[in-house]
Amino acid sequence: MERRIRDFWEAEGVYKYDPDSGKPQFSVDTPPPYVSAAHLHVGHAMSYSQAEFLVRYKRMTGHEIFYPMGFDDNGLPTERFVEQTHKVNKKTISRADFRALCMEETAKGAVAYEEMWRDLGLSIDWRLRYSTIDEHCRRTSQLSFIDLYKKGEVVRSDDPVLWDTVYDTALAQADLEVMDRKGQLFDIAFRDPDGNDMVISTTRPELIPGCVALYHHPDDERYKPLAGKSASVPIFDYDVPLKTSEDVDPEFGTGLMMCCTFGDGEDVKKWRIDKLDTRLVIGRDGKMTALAGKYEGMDIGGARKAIVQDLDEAGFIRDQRRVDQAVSVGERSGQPVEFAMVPQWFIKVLDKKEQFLKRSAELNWFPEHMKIRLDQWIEGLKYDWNISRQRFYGVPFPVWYVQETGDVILADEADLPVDPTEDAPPQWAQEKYAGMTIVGEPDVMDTWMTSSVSAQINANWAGTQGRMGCDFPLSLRVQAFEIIRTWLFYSVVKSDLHAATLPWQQAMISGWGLNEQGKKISKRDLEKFTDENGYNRYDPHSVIREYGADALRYWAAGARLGSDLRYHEKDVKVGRKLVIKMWNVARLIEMYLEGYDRDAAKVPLADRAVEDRWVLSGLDKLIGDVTRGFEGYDYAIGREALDKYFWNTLCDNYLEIVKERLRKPEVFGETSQKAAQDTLVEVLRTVLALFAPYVPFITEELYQKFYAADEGGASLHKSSWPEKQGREDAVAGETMKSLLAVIEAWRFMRTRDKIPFSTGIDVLTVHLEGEVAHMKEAIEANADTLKSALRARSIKVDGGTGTETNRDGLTLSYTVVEE
RNA sequence: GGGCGUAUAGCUCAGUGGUAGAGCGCUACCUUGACAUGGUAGAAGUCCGUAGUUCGAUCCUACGUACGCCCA
Repeated sequence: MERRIRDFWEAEGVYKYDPDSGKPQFSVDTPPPYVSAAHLHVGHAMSYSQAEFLVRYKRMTGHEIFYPMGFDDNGLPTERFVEQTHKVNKKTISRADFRALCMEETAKGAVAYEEMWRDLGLSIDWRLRYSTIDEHCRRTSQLSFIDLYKKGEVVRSDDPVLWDTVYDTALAQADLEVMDRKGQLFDIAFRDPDGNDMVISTTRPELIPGCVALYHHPDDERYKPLAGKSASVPIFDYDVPLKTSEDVDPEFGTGLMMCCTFGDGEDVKKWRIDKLDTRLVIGRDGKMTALAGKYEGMDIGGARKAIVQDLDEAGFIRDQRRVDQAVSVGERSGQPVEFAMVPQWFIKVLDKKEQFLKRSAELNWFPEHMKIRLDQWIEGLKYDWNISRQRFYGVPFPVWYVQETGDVILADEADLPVDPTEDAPPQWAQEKYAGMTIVGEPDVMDTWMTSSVSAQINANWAGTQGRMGCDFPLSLRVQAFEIIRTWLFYSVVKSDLHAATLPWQQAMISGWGLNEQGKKISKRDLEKFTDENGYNRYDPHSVIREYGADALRYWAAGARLGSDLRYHEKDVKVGRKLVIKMWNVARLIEMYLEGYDRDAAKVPLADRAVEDRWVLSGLDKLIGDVTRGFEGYDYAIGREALDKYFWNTLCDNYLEIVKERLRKPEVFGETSQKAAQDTLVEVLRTVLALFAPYVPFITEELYQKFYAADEGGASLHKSSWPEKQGREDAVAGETMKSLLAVIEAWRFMRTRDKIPFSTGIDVLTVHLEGEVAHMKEAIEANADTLKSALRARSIKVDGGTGTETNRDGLTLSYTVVEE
């Protein structure tokens, strides 16, 4: 069924973006997932579904939808995937071959992804698809660089940069993660000029040969007498100055701090402020440099051990103890980062914290509390954004250097995209620097350089020929919370610098789908739990094959926006149950619609039975609830309200009550039958529309079956969102409360007395006294409702108490129809 | 150490300043002319703890505890 509906949508072009429709535009900046579809799990299906509920809602509320899909194909994850899959690394393979392999895996991944999203029923216009490595994105990305260069916001500098020794590349602050671990803290003695101990505490004794200064707090009386003096570095025997800094905590250890180039961001700061010496003792490869003397060539761990041993033997170690430490590691390599000094391109962000915070405040956050994550990230920024990566697969910098002069040559915008390692510089530059050596920049840009302009890519800011673009800024950004500091932050930076605006009006932040243990679903889960038939409960393809995309989507709608949701296969089964139930409800209605004339005038509301008015009243309220939910970017509210209405109000009660009316016009009258039919037709139509964003397949199927021909509408998903019809009816609600109490009492007794469903009641007497006396009028005035609901021939109301007592204080007595 | 979030039935989660909710699971019954991938009924909770505000707190406030995430 889903396959057929999917083909139908595609044949009809239901989700195609039409720039000329004249409708208000709703554009979505969706997260580009990266390569290798092998890691795809139901958590991904969840977050993409959640965004898509909104898209479908917006489409039905009359918006022209711009819903693209991107693929994040450049960057370290892709490279690493290729390195692992093909057992190569960038040192053993040529740049061109490596890029070719990346492109190949990228293409494979994209096919798998696209198939996945189509299966899931995402209403994407696939013509708007982009890949972050394609020509349009390279052009946009390079244009972004050139624009920022011209504005003076991107600069080349050889400041210390965060360095990943495993992947041999620079990193940005956002590429770091914190790893908590146990470390060894050593108290190590330096010597003042008089030969007295000056003890510092460090977890990194291997950096001692890189020590360039000792620091203490300016008010620390212990060290004031030593001001301006120097200290001697143990084993390495050279002198470093003694300096002061407000940042030193006098309470920590001895109040003396060693500053090396470079142990951490603090060292970098002091190095810059106090113009300290530079002694890089750890190389880009993670090995000790010549400055480390006899330790040269050792890896960090080995050098630490050797240096500690030598310090100990020479009597410089005063104490050592285990401590908890937080180490910055590369997000991809998981290894502690070091520092290196290599000329890199930086985007200046540190001087703009205030203006980014202002942008954060301008953005509409859903849920609201996600804003603080961005604010805190901005406040904690320590480095400008290094956008250079010493990798192969990425967007090249549109830049050449003149060796003789050091001049920077920028590509002409008309030539973009360029690859300076292959393409010649612009003609004017060749003429100007004739006879000199011009070298293309070999580094590639940080992958976020491209991802951060996804809004501009979608809006076709670069003006690529033949590409459709939406308005800028876009309406909505959708993403998970863990990339607020990267994707969201960098996007805000880019739009602020390029256009002095936000990239979108709203940001909707989703949570994660977790496994049963509440942990992130891992690749291991995907491998470990695959059975002999290839079925895996975490694999979206498996789940969709087994239960259908609607069922999986239904599960995804169970999490409040922004919260994580544990995945249990049984919850998908509940979704499957709903789909089947809808199918059966439709079948039932179809059955009772035999001979129904859709064009005939509807029975006026006032002439319909109380249950008709009640179910329509509930429908109006439901429309309000679901709509309110979506307006607040919360789909979970709507699903819950729909569930309740559909199962409880419609299936359990209304349908059960009206069956007899529909079946026996000779008893209840033809108007009564027609009224029930009118009501059912409308209720089903509205319920289908309200459920459409969540379970698009089954709702479309039923719409096509029952309504499409009549309405001349192509697709339910292009039809309009239901609006309240002013049918809310408190009186009917009150009356139905009484009637339902009788019905429930009867169900209770029927179960207790083991009366088969098929057995009708001859006479049912409701005994009313005390608190329930007020029900008399409701019951007498709506006897037909009860007759139909209970299959009773007659209903009587009596005072006193019957013999049969229900817990609600309502008492019934009855005689059954003898067969 | 700082911040954010979460804590409600066996499980996954809604919710409300006034008697506590759903689905799943469990128990019993029912093969009824939509549905056994079903239906009906039932059992099941110290709403994390303590103190405060209030006529009344699961909800508001403060403090604490546990867990998750982010940042040092």
